[in-house]
Amino acid sequence: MTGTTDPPRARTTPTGTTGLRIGELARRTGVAPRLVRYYEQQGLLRAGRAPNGYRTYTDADVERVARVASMVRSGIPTRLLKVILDMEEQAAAEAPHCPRTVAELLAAELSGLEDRIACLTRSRDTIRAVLARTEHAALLSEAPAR
Amino acid sequence: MTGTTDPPRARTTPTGTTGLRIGELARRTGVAPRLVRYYEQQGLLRAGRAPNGYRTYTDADVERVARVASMVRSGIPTRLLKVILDMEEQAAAEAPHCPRTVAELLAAELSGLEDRIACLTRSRDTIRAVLARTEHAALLSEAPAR
DNA sequence: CTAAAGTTTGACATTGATGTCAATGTCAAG
DNA sequence: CTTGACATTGACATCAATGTCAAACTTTAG
Repeated sequence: MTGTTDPPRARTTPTGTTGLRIGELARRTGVAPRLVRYYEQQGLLRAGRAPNGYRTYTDADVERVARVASMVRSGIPTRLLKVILDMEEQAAAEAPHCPRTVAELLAAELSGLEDRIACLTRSRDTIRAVLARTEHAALLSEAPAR
Repeated sequence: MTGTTDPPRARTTPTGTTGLRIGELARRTGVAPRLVRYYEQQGLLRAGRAPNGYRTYTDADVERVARVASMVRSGIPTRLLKVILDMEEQAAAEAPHCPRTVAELLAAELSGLEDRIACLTRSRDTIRAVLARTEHAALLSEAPAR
């Protein structure tokens, strides 16, 4: 394993856009390439394509991927996730066009979200408390006390 | 569907304990009986047994079941979940005995929890904002503005 | 006693999220 | 050109969470 060939270099386009490829994206987000493709297949992401067929990503995509991964891990079903992300884009644009059915679906999920947040928060506090009480308080270095 | 037979009645024991059976529990928590058994099998729950073999639950179990279900839906892996619940009990008792390895595992999960909470919160806000902006603001009746 | 509803255990199917493998193409270094 | 790292697509495997079904027992209504 003597690293002879340098890891792939992000190719800086003349416009200054840093076109990442999937490997770089994976490294930056901690999300396996396999999953990135999966999320794209599920309609949660879109990726540009280099002339050779490679997927290309922007810095903005890095954030999006991280967010998608985090939400998936939080148990948000991919369908809902897609709707949410689409909404954020539309909201950023301007036209809050939102059919009744979708609105109801969202309203229903809203309380579910509240529950999850509450549960996670409680669990977080539990973990913090336990770590703080044991001799492993040092491990609390990260995650500021809020 | 002419309901002739009454739904099972919780049998009040001489001690005043309300011994629920799995069906009642399911109705109160919204968690399918199948899942309650599953969670028990996974070591996330314990249930008393009536002389006839039926599982019996206390009011405290109702809360616990609801919490377990919510956390599972939030993407907490069952192994971690078990650890957390056990910790809460021990913490309630007194002896915060916590081997190093477990502590590290928890510390690692802690930041993950922070992330999830942040993501969910953001999503919640997004949904609220969208609902509020559309004509479906009425659906916001539940979920207080915090 | 009988029927209906509830419960038990256990087996099997499914769905979603991921891991893994395979065959092939691209690209940069030597 | 050859090699090695990375990418692509697609098939297959795995794991957790749930749904579904079946056979047998319990309880309660009539």
